[in-house]
Order: sequence, then structure tokens, then C-alpha cells
Amino acid sequence: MPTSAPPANRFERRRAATRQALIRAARQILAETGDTSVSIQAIADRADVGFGSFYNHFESKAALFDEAVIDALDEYGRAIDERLAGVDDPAERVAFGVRLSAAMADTHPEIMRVLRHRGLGHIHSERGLSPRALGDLETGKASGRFTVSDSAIALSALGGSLLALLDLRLHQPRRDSEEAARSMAELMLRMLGVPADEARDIAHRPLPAHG
Amino acid sequence: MPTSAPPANRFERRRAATRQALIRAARQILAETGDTSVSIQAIADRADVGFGSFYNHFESKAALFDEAVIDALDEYGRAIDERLAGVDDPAERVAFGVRLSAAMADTHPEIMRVLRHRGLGHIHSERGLSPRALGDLETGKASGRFTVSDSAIALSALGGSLLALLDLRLHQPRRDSEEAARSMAELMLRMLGVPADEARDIAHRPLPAHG
DNA sequence: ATTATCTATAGATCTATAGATAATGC
DNA sequence: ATTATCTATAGATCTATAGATAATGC
Repeated sequence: MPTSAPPANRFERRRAATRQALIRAARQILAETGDTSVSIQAIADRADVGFGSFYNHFESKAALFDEAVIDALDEYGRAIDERLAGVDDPAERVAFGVRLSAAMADTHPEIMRVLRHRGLGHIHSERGLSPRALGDLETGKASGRFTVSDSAIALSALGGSLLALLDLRLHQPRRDSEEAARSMAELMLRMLGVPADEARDIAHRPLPAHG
Repeated sequence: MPTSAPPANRFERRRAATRQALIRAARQILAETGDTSVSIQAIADRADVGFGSFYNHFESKAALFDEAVIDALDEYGRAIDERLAGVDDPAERVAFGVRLSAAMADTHPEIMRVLRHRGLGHIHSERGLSPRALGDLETGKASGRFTVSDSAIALSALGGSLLALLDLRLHQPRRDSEEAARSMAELMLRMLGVPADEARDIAHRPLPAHG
């Protein structure tokens, strides 16, 4: 259920709040250390929820963490979608997508750290950026702007490079991240077949403003 | 110590064998599930080593798994090095490196599965492929074959894309992996500034044979 | 009356260590 | 004599559940 119906009554709202508190706690833990061997007790404490409540909502720790990743992916996808709303050129969309994602490491650190830890298994997921990016790749191929034989391979390269960029930020925090993101965006466009000078130009255009 | 001295006497050989058995077990576990919450007891059992021996060699589970990743990285670096021994052109080295890595998913599945689970944090490591790849990038830049402004960003893109390619194999096992690796190699060369037709040509050259 | 949450706890599991055993060095 | 390995175990921790409590629906 992409957008589940809002809770009908107070009972269901309370239940949803407990569930959401657990997911939030799991997201925090995934962002901080990524160490999922933390005890269920510790998770419940962090969520400020009774220990036994955990089992009303999740079968196991793994199930909770999986849900937490999906939650972060969805939020990530929505945020990028909003910022790219008015952008039509697939080359611009790809370049902006890379740079906006890097910028989100500052503005939405929790989401991006979750993805840094768990994103590799979700590059071709139905959630998050992948379906949007795949659409852009196909549009670009159709219009002749991109020349790639296999969109899935290109999407792998895009997603993997983006994760590596997030990781680089973590290991070299002093680096100019806006500049690094522009360089990466330029590389991605060249990879997709955009001429070098044009790739450089597009990668340096000002980012679209918020909604 | 990249290549530590060989054990001097039988005592030290026995000790080294126990340590290596634990590392092997950890590598297997990292390759199979990547789930490091497995008990030390289970690790020792798998290594066919007494439980208490673990603490003669490692301070904690995390320390063992870290060593296991480094062990796999070193073996990976050596294997690729051997196959690329006679290749001088940096463009060929990059393209072959990508394709050989993909091929190693079949010939050395344990190593590549370990890297798939843990490689993201080691893209800029001193061990493994990174120092070699960085050298190729610099050589290529110096000779004008590559046009990249920042080698670290290019290395991130290369490493991340490679990990994503390994992940893709896992999720789409029916795909022709040799063909996928060629496509990825072609994308990487274009990204680095090699003209599209040349990139395509290089990515389709026969791989260098074993030693 | 129903349902989720919370507290308490039994049983299982896990870690770290102590002490006995076995193998090698000199 | 020295050193690593192995076995046994104490103490801590963790999971899953049972039963009591609190909140809401009708």
C-alpha cells in the first residue's frame, strides 16, 4: 500500500503511533551505527514504548528494520520528486537528482545514512528513486539524449555511484560536498552519452528551489 | 603488514592455522548471509576450533569480521593484479578490471559476496583494488586518455558501480553476466572521457588469460 | 466488550573467563 | 618450561509470552 488510508478512529491512531515510534527508533539506529544486533528492549526504550508492544507490530527485529528502510526510501523518493517537479529534461533530472541527493545528506541526514547502510540492496527497488530514475533513463533514450544499451545497467551505475558518493562524504567530511556532487553529476551524464561540454554545463546549473 | 613473515616454528604455524580457520569461517558467514549477529560459538564450531580459542586471537566479533573483510580484499587485489599484469593501457585496465571482477563472482564467489556485503566502506581503502585503480586513473589523466577533474570522485563512481553490478547479479541471476559486465565497462570508460566508439571497442576485447 | 499496551518473568542463549589438557621449544 | 587449545561454567542478557492494566468503541 503506497499511501495507506489514514487511521479511522483513536484506537487505530494510537496503534499507528506506536508502530511509527518503533520505525523511527529503528531508522535512528540504522542511521547511527547500522548495527542491527541492538536488543529489542533497547529499541522499545528508544521508541518510548513498552517492550511487549514490539510483538504487536513486528514479528522480528529484521522485519522492523526492513520496514524502516522502506520508510526511509519512500520519504527520500517523495522529497526528490517534489524538488524535480517542474524539470522535464531527463539530463537535468539525472544531474539534479544526484546533486539533490548529496545535499540531502545535510538536510535529511537520517534518511541518507540509512540508505548509505542499506541502499545497495534496493537500487532496483520499486520504492525510492529507482522507478523515477528508470523513467528518466527511458525518456532520455527515446529522445536520443542518452545512448545506453541497457537501462538496468545504467541504473546500477547511477545508484551505486550515488551510494559511493554518500560514503565518500562520511570518510572525507572536509571535502566541498557541493563541488563533489557536481563532479559526480557530470560523470554520470557523460556516462549516459551526453557530450562532455554539455554535461559540464548541465551539472553546474542552479538547483531548482523548494516547492 | 601486507605480507607478514611466514611462521617460524610449529607453534606459530599452529597458532596461525587457528587464526586462519576463524577468518575463513567469518568469510563464509559474511558471504552467505552477511549477518554478523551469529554467535561466537557458531563461528568457532564452523572453524572447528575450541570456543575459548577465539579470545586468543580476537577481541570481539566485530574485530574478526573486520579482519575477514581485509583478508578478502587482499585476495581480490592479488587476483586482479595477476590477470592485469601485462596490460598497460589504463583504459584497458579499467575495462578489464570491471569485467574480471564480475567474472570473479563465478570463480571466486565467496570473495565477491563478502565485498558485496561490506565493500562500500572500503572503496577508498589502502587494500584491494582501490590503490591500483587510482594509479590507473592518474596514469590515464597524465596521458590525456581520461579527462576527469577529481580522481577520488571517479574512483567512487567506479567502485560503487562495480558493487551495484555485483548486487544486480544477485537479484537477476538469469541475466547474461558477461554481457552485463561489458556494458558496465563501456559506461565506465565513457564516464572517464573515452570516446563512445572506442569505449565500445575496448569493452569487447578478449580478456587477458591466466598467468 | 474489545483491543492495545505494559509489566513481569521463564527459559534460552550468549559472552568472557578460569582451569585443565596437550603440544612444542630448548 | 612455556604456550595455545579446549572444556566447563558463572553471570549477564535477550527473546517471547502470559496476564494485568488502561483506553476506546458501540
